[in-house]
Order: sequence, then C-alpha cells, then structure tokens
Amino acid sequence: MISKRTKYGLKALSYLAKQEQGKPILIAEIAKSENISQKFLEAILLDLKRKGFLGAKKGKGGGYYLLKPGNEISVASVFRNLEGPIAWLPCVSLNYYERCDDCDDEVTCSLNRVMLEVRDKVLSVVESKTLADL
Amino acid sequence: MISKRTKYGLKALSYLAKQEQGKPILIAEIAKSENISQKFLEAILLDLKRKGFLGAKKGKGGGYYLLKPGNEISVASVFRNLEGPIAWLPCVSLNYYERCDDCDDEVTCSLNRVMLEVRDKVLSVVESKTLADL
DNA sequence: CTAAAAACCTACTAAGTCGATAGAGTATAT
DNA sequence: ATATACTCTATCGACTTAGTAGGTTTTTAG
Repeated sequence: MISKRTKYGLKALSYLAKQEQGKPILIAEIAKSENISQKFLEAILLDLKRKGFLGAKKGKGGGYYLLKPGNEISVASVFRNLEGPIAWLPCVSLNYYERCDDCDDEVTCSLNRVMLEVRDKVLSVVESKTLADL
Repeated sequence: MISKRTKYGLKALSYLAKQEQGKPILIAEIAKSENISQKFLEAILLDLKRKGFLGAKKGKGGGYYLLKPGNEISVASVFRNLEGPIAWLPCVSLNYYERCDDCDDEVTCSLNRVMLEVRDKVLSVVESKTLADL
C-alpha cells in the first residue's frame, strides 16, 4: 500500500499535466477537484517544488505549474521522491541500496531472487508510465 | 518496502520448507540460522501458526513444522497474512478491496489503471512462487 | 514424580510515521 | 495599500514497528 501522500501527489501532478503548461494553478483548485485536504496538499506540493518537479508563483494569479511536460515525468520518479524505494527490500533497490544485516551473503539469500523479480516487474510499469498516461 | 516481520516470516518458512516435513524445528535454531531476534521470531511464528501455516509441538523434541509441503504455499499467501494487501491502493485490491473516499468514480480515477497494472505484475510473481522456490 | 525443555502469553517500550490542522510569515499583482 | 497565494513552523492523536522482559503451560525424559 502506498501512503495518501504519494497518492495525492500523483493525482495533483496528473491534474497539472492536463493544464496548459506553465500556467499557475491554485492549490485550492487542485484540492477541491481531487478531494484532498488543502493544508495537507500544500505540504506535498511544496515538497514537490523543492524536489524539482514544480515551479511556483506567489500572489494574485499565482499557483503551481509543472517544470517539464507531463510525458517527461515518470511515475517511478514521483514515487521515489514521495514514497521512497520501489523495491521490497533494501538489498534489491537500485536507488536506495543497502546491505541486509541479517544476510551473510546476497547470493545465498533465499529471498533475493524473488524480490529482484518483483522489483523488475513493478519497474516495467512505473518507469514506462508518465504523468501524461494518468 | 516490506516490514522485517514479513521478511523474517518468509525466511523462517523457507527454512522450514527445506527440512523433513513434519519434523519439529526449534525457534532458536531458525533464529540463529537466519540471524533473527529470537523473541521477535517467536511472535511471528505464533502468528503463522494461528493463521494455519504452521503446526507446533511443545516440550522436549518440540518445535514448529509446516502443515503443508512448501511447494503448496505461495509467497502471495504468506505476504497477505503478514503484511496485508499486495495492491498499492485499496481500490485495486482483490482481497482487501475498499472504495477510495476521495474518488467520485473508479472509472475516471487517473491512478486506477496504472495501479491495476502494478498489482497484476506483482501478482504474476508472488502467486506463482512458493516456499520451495525460495 | 520431577525436572528440564520449549512453545505460549501478556505487557511494555522507544522511536518513528501518518494524516492532518493552526497560525503565522513572505512575496507579488493590481 | 491591500488582497492574494505560496511558505514555513509547530503541533496533534492515533497508529505501527521492532523489539525486550518475564512469566505460564504443556510435554518429554529420567
């Protein structure tokens, strides 16, 4: 299960991808349209701005807008930035690799192979899908 | 990411699947072999017993054993019992379905289709793999 | 019959996350 | 100037995670 944070973030970005690119959209508009708590969404969008997905404009006529076209932003990149690793175990993660302290050896670990398969299957979907596909 | 609970559970079951079926194995033996905190593993195995995966024998010569051969227990069934839903969202879960309160309609939800794809890809792995494959 | 073995059970903990709310501060357009 | 709208800090209660501690019950062996 993914967190509401990630879910809301994806929904908001997909909403923005449907708009004229570069045109600022109000947090309030997105929140209302997607049925998201506005204050919660504020924090999520701010985070997405810091992570380079969004630009923002303050004051009247302001709002958030995508910095790249929707079809250049993969679901995987959003997921990794909001939720974290895509892999089920740190020892099979591409971007967040970490050794398991309970395994002597990854080659003999019983779970390693299956977890690699799961990761690759998920990646095959989320790396190929972009905001424009949502 | 899956919890250590689920990870340890899978490792312990796969350890048991490698033993002579029906022969009781000590918690301590599994814990040592798999580098798991024994007390934590106790709780996990007890849970797996209650959920019908394991049998137990008390007293000297006792221990835990699989109730079915390893090749009849899918990774998916263990995952569901220890971790919960396999799907990323409740609205695309086969076994734990729940409506999303923020979506008016699942057909128009931007995430629904992609999340279904993710679920199916993961299922294709974990439903086909059994403890004997680990 | 007794003692050791081993599963079983209850309770507790520290730390962290989740989903949200409240209330200011800051930059901008008119 | 003033309203607008993003930005920041702080807090919240409920929950989960990964354990630890210590005692109880059942079973087997001597």
